[in-house]
Amino acid sequence: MRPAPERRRELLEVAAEVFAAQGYDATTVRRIADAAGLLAGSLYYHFDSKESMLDEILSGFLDDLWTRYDAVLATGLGPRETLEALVTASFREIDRHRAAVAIYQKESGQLRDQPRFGYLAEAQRRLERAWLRTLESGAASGDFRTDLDVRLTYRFVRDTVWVAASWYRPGGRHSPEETARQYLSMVLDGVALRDRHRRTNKE
Amino acid sequence: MRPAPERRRELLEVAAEVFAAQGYDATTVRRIADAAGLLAGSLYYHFDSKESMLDEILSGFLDDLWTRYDAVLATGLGPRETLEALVTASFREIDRHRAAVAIYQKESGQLRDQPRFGYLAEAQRRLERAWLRTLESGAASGDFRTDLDVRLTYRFVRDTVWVAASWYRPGGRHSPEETARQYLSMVLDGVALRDRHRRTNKE
Amino acid sequence: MRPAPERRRELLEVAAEVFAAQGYDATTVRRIADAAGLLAGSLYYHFDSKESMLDEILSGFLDDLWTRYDAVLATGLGPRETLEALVTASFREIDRHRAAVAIYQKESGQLRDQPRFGYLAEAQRRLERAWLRTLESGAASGDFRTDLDVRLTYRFVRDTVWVAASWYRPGGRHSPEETARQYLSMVLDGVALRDRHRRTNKE
Amino acid sequence: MRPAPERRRELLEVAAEVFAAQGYDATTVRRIADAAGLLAGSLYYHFDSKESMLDEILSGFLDDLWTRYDAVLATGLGPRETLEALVTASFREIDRHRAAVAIYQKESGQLRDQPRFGYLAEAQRRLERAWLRTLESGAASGDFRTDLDVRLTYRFVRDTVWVAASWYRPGGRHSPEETARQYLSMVLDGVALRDRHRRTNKE
DNA sequence: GATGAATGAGGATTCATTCAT
DNA sequence: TATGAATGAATCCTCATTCAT
Repeated sequence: MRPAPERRRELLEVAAEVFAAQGYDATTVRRIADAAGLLAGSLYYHFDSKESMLDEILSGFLDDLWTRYDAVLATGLGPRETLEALVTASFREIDRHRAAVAIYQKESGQLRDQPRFGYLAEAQRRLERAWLRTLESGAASGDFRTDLDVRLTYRFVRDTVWVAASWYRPGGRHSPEETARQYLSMVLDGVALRDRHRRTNKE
Repeated sequence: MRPAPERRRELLEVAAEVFAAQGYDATTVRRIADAAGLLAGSLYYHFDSKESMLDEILSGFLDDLWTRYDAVLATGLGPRETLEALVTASFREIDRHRAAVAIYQKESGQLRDQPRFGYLAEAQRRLERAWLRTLESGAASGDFRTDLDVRLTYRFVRDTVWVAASWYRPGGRHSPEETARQYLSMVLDGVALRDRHRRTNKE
Repeated sequence: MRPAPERRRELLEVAAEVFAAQGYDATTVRRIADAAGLLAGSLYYHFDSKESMLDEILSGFLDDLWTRYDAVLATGLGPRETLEALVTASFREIDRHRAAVAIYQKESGQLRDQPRFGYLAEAQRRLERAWLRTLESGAASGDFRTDLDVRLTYRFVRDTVWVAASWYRPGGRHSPEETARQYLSMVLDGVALRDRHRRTNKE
Repeated sequence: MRPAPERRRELLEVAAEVFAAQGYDATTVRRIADAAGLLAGSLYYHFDSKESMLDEILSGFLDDLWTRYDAVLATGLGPRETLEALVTASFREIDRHRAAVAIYQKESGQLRDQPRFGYLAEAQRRLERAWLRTLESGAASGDFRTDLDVRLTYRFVRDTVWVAASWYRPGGRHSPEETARQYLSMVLDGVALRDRHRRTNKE
């Protein structure tokens, strides 16, 4: 009794958009149904519950994300290149799954504790491990500064990237790659102009 | 209601903590009351509504924030020093009003549109103006890089700072000033180590 | 513990006014307290409950009314004079207890069934008996028409009088006696102009 | 909500009955639901709120009333015939909408001031205008007495008619037309018997 | 696949009332 | 006498969910 997976995908897209805009709790099933052009009760032909829609949206996003991240991490790039590749992958993900990312950002804190969403905590731990490893090996290799608290740096990079989902608009002025490039430039080199030397190089 | 604004403050602090932890919508009035040690109905002796508690929490935080920001902006510091002072002020604010800041971050997007919370949109505009001016004059003065989209830089700095409220713990390892210092170091100089070697690779 | 009966009377007057204006159910104890210039809880020093205020207002009015009615009925007037005297007494009562009368009109229907307000049903029965007796003996004596359903006539006269409480303003253009005179004139002689003969008599 | 306005009508009828019996404020939504045989929450599938049920009941009644009144007023009858027709129409309306009329009588005073029920005040003004015009032209034409305050007469007739809703029982001893006839007889000619004897006494 | 109608478990809010001070 | 703070029951309303058609 799960035919027409395209319909499900359509509906999930609508739901994700509404969840992202209004917040999960503040979103009523009826609003989703309105936006999708059917009645609230009819959604239950496609989904078990409001929660299962959320579940599907979030796990779909995380599956995609891990596919990309794992690909990057499997390549065996150096720390700096890894960081650049991960950030770029993240912005591509934001471009594809903007709504899901926004939901993840806003809700995962409260969701994490529910058994059903335990995979969110799990994902967070894996993400942290991957990033920390990258940053630490970068510090060891001389790619990254060593005078910074690695955990703080991790949070800095992480937040910097994901918060973008709250304002990024797919199809806007900058492509995900271009946005990634600018972000990386800030994260890696800072916003301050350092010295004549650097200026000269740039020009 | 003259002689006991302390009670209100106590209750608001409890409410802010719960709102921050569970999200405004997911928080029931009963949970706040439980946490404060009275019955749900009794809260209405002190406050008009759940919404008015939220209102008071947010506007109290913003008032405080503007007091600090205005003090900084009135000093007439140079762009870089202004940026440093604003960031430090922000972390101090996070230290004092952690819960309020977390709520602001999570909810202001949806709240902005309600007439009652119009001041949130207003505050955001004022903040953006203040930051943009600082960044632009820093670019003109040679303090900051000129090859970055100022708007992007603004968001980068803004998000970077405020998101900290979601993990910052007052009384933790780092004081707000110390946290600010590290953050500024990252924002201004980047996380990459600058040596001849890396530069060469880039070119 | 029932000192200062003047204070009670003051408060009851305020309460009656508010009950009459807003309806008993829609009136909150707090509104009465506001109007009287004290706090809601303080009313409970003077009265047992909101209901007991209502009780006191209504029974006070009915006691007064019966005093007047009994005086009229004891005089042994003829039916027409009795009717005139009762109507006049009623308008005097409206003049004195406007609020109480309005409350009585609006609420007694629902109150009647509660044991505490059983005296309202009782009073209604006594009133009906007194009026019916008067109307019937008037019909027998040739004072009143005999082609009308007495019960209908009773309701007609009764409603005609008491409904006035909803718009009558003490101290207005007409004195209670003047108002009574006009009402009586309508009730007894009708609003239609009958014939030349009558016209002549009047002039 | 297209295919089942009958359900709405059923429910409104039940609600009107309960409102009339208990008073609007004293009526709980649960009581209406009980009387209608469903759960309280289910009423909200059909109506926005308790208030909107009241609204629909009252405006439905007034629409009907104006249809009848306008038909009468458009006919161009003489003042006395107009008055008779209006009164008869009113009793027919009471027969059809007894509950609504009772509610209107009891609650419109407090409702009038709320913006949502502004049409009640409006209706009252229109009613007053229609009646006053009729009474005045009747006084001018010699149909009605000229020694009475027209406003008082208006109130007399109005109250006399509408208060009947509080005791009238559809399907009772008298048809609406019969009740109207008797009422008109009293209003127009009075309850006193006019003979030489009484007249002499008076003079 | 979808509708229309209902369920039932809350949730915010109101309010009469109490009571220590 | 009055206040300030609280209680607790009741009320209106919302909303995810169900199910016969």
